[in-house]
Amino acid sequence: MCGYIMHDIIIARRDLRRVVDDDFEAVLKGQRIKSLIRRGKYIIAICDNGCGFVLHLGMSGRIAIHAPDDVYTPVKHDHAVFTMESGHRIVFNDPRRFGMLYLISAETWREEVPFSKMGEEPLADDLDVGAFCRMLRGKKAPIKAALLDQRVIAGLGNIYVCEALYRSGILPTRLSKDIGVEEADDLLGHIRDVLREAIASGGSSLRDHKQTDGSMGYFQHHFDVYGKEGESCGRCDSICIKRIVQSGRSSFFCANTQS
DNA sequence: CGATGCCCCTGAGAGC
DNA sequence: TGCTCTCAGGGGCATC
Repeated sequence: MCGYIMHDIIIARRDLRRVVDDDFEAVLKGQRIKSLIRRGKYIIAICDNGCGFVLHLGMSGRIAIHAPDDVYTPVKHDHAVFTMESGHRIVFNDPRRFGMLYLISAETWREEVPFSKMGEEPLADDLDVGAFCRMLRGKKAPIKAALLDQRVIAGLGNIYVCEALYRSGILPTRLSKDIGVEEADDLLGHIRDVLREAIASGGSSLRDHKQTDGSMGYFQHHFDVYGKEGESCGRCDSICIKRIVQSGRSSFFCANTQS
């Protein structure tokens, strides 16, 4: 929605993961969105006058874009509605309210957490493999936890970490610091592949995720291990996929091909 | 400072 | 049908 002017903003619920600023609507109303930036799992909107806001979808959030001639009827958990001067409506819906919406300054947002500490973008053209290796070497946590840590590398979630580790043949329990340079290089390649494929498929619609036009993503049909406990992966004839819990989250892996 | 556990919240699905 | 239990794409905060 770059170039569009925010004509009206309605915040139906302010008690998201972080409380929506009291002056959120007042600051942004009438402003034109100059640029949209994605950094890790965050979307940053920057306005002409130097104000801006951050949006994070949490676990269950989604953004819907309605055409000007669409009849919009609010549904449960529609927490924020931006009506643009063009008549387009941008609706943020988030049942679990783990999402975030808050004001930032175009000048300083990069210097503030979480952005100041965030790792590199895995899909960046100038990605520094050496920096990734050093981050891994400096972590004594399991590789699974390291990859979920947004300070190590940006934007990976539970699904894509499981899938990338499977493709790399690395057990999620292996210690981050024990991952060799060659393995790290290979892992990074698989991380990039998984992300590119998932994006091309419109993401993974397990329950809440939908694209901005309301359509589903279909990368969930291409999972090798995620959510497949007790099944066999594409490389094994026998049942090989196990589930364990690491730092409170499920890890799925192939017991035969990952070590 | 780094690692870990817990918690925030709603809804879907399984099992009884 | 309805209750209870478990689990879910994330991240921040307290605690050690």
